[in-house]
Amino acid sequence: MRETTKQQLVSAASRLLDGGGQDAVTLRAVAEQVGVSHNAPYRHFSGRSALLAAVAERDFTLLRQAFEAQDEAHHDAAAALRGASDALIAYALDHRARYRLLFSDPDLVAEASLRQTAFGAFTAFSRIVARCQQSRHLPRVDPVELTGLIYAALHGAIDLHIGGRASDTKGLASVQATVQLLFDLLNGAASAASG
Amino acid sequence: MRETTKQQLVSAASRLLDGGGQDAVTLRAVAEQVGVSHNAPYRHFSGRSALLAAVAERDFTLLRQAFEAQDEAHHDAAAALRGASDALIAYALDHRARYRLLFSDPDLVAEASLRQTAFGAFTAFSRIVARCQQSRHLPRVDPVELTGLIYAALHGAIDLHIGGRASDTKGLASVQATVQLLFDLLNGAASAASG
DNA sequence: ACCTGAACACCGTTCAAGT
DNA sequence: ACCTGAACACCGTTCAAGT
Repeated sequence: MRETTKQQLVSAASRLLDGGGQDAVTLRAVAEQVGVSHNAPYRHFSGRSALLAAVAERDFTLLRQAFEAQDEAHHDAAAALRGASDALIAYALDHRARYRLLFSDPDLVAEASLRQTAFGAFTAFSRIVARCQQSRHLPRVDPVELTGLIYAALHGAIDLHIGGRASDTKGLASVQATVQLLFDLLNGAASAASG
Repeated sequence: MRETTKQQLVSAASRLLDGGGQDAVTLRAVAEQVGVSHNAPYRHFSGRSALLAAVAERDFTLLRQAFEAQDEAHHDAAAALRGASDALIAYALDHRARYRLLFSDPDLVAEASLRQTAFGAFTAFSRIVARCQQSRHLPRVDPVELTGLIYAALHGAIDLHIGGRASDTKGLASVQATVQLLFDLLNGAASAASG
């Protein structure tokens, strides 16, 4: 089973993102990698941004699957939360430009379909957070708002690292350490409320 | 007192960032706004990225001053923390492309001088966090790490909003609400530890 | 249905030259 | 010291045309 030209274009764009960041993803370079003329991509995508949106949609699906796998793999809710966080962090650090495209790029055109796929990943993550609330590892505030807060903190720590703005001197030695501190403190808040 | 050509270039770049985002900041447009030829900027900056770095450095200084002003204005440490957070949020939402340039753009070339100016803003913020720990509004963990966590969470919430990735359905109705939830929960953790 | 080649308007950057 | 005009290599996108 071969990839269609369209799939090859998405794969080539992902590869170029990993290799040289956003600037390396020119339609000309993508086309060359696939072995078609520099404007053949227009037969499959309305333009550069639509191609990047396809990259994002594929990766959001992979992330949702990774979150669901962690949810199912761990009987302990706190372990599932750590696993899902670590999966996101690993994806981000291994594919910085792609992470940025999914979670930060303001020029990403978010059609309804892409938005829904992104929301699917969020929802998978939120199920794990809800489990942690039930097992009293996390405080019992509004579960969606709590997931939003954790998602935002995770994203912030990751984005500062990717952008080269994290350092020991800012108390941001590693994404894991920052996230662990958050979980510990939230755990403390949960104990306070229930104790 | 007139602005020098160099200052005018920085101001024009800031204006263009506010008006049309990163893509609108072409050296040609900047030069046109100042009324010089399209390559006159090279007499003042080594290139486009150096001009953007100058924009960032100016704004980091403004942010540091805003944080210091909040620190001095409030006798109540918690109020100072809210004030500093609100100042950062207001700056971000009013100048989205500029906020992104300072806190997220991976292509920003961070010379030692810019890095130090950015660190100055962080330090001003950290003093307020430390005051909150002394008044037991925040838990007494490592103060730099706690500032890093709050900084990261603030950045994450802001960046998701600017990038159009925040919504009610993700528990991210407003940056303020997310940050307030974080402060409330941290406050709960502080009470738990001291009570 | 899918692809190609030429062309257009734009960009950052460089260079030789002017005052 | 500061600025200009021409030029270069690149880009996204469009269009007429081919199979």
